[in-house]
Amino acid sequence: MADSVSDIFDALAHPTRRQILQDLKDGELAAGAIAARFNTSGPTVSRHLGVLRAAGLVTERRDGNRILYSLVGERLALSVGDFLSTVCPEQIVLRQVRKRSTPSRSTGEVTA
Amino acid sequence: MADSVSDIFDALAHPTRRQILQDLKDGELAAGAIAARFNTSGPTVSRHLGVLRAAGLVTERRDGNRILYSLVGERLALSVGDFLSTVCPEQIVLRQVRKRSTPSRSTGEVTA
DNA sequence: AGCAAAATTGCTAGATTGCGAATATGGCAG
DNA sequence: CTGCCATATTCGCAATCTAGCAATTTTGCT
Repeated sequence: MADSVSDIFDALAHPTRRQILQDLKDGELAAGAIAARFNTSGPTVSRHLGVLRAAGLVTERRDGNRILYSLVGERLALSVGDFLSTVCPEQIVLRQVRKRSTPSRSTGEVTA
Repeated sequence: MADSVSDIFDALAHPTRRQILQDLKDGELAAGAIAARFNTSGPTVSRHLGVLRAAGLVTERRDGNRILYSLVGERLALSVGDFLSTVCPEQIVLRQVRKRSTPSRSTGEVTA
């Protein structure tokens, strides 16, 4: 694994891959079910899933003949949120699991 | 401007462009000063700045002979934070952002 | 074996990145 | 005002990468 941050931002660069992550938000989905949501071919979606898996943003699980993919929201929030916190710390706040070090009780008003 | 979200994530896909955004965190910088921080050539950095400008992540301002770039942190936090809030709303929280309209979980953004 | 689901393997078209050379724009001596 | 340097952006080209599909292979079930 060269640079995990680059892998993650590279994975997020494609609209199809971002849509896949959004589709996985509500629960795991089979590769075929994911591919059926796009008009791209199966192998193309499979490669997108491979990119997401290499970035650690999704995990796979076999269920009989299918492979179910599920989102790894923690990794996404940690990496991207870390970048956002560095570049524009005034506008973003991470809520959970910043490793188990400082809980960082911020007093900012939560508008979302 | 085709799709602003795609432009932004596409701009964030390159390590040099992410580093430029981080360097602009503390204030505006001239194009030459930015280029001096990398071992890439001037024209290449200029193109990266063009990508960032097209995405609306930086603004330029002439100061005599130089062009000073500054970060548009609000746009970055709004777009990326919006995506994070959609995919993993449990782990991220946006602060003091005024979103113009809720994007409302759409199945759009399928176009390649 | 036979079938279905998913991944992998070539392969081509298009986009991105990088550099050097050439082209604007601004400032300043002579 | 002309010439000239400094700064920064375009232009042209080569190398690299990515996205897409068709065809093939692997995997698992019946």
